[in-house]
Amino acid sequence: MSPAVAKIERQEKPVVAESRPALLLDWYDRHRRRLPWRAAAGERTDPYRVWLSEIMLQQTGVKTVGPYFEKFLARWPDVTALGRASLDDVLRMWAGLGYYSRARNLHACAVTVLRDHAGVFPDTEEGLRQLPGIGPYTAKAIAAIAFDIRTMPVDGNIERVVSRLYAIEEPLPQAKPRIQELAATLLGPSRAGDSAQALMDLGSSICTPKKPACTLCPLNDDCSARLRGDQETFPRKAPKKPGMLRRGAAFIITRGDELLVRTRAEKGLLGGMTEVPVSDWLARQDDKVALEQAPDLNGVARWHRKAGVVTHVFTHFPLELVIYTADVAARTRAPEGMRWVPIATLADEALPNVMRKAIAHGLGE
DNA sequence: CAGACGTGGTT
DNA sequence: TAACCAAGTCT
Repeated sequence: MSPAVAKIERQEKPVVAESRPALLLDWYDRHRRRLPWRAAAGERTDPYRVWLSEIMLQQTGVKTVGPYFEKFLARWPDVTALGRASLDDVLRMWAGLGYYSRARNLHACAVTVLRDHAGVFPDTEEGLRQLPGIGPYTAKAIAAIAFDIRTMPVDGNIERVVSRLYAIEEPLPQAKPRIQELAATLLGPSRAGDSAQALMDLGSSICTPKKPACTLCPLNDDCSARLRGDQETFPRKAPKKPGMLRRGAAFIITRGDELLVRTRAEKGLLGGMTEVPVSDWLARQDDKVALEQAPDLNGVARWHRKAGVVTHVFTHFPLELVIYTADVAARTRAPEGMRWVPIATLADEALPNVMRKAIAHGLGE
């Protein structure tokens, strides 16, 4: 054994810790996932694609995002095209993906980049952070991935990897600043974007929430939680309390082959999206009270209550919807603020999934 | 800061 | 199967 090797072996701990960035990049070069928004090795990254994918991936799985990303890119190949689109078109394309404020902010961001930045994304973290829908994580992610700026975005995956690597006992979200600092130590002198994506890939495929595959991990020699054997217990975080069940009614009103719909308020739950008329959604809602909130069709409507209920789970509360149906005469006027749409074209409407469920139940046998 | 904000995949 | 979780942001 050469003296140099012997020296390295005596200093194993510090040498390993310092070589983490290189170990990570080596692993990434061998195991990186091929994703629609990810440039092939050596290929130039497109800030528009990076931005679009990062917005879609906020709290949303890679598998779910894939088809939406492809649809958006085919219809709006660059930020100029998207900035010239109508908000309604964007919402219709986004329908089903959830967290609809992202779609409104996506459109607002494209308009801003077009109008205030000549159609070119800012190439600094600070500049990106000013744009709608871009928070601290996304600003760092775009800066690192699209512009190779030496910064480390910290998402849920990286929080998990780092909290295990250092066995961080402090619970989230208090531990965020410390995790951010420690995550930044995993950056090498170059390839910031690859370092970030390497950690995310590692978190999603190896350092998983349950039963992490530690034997395959390039950082396993040096992981505090693994040495203790309680990897799965990190990151520490308080369990969140479930929301209270709310009940309401949805009104499926047909006029021949058309359906009565309206647009929800711009802000708040399902903001700006299309819906069928609904009652308030309240805890301890009474069916009869809900029926009193049916739209006024000049008393011509005979209501039929469908058997069963439609259930849906939002992030912060579960919902039970009773479905009332009615079929009204041809030429019946839509009440103020509502409109008739052909049932055949419902697929193209900006209908959130809860509304699609309600409609399917109401129109079904 | 903690709660609002969708939906589907996974264990 | 009932949680838990996902490349978070906004207020």
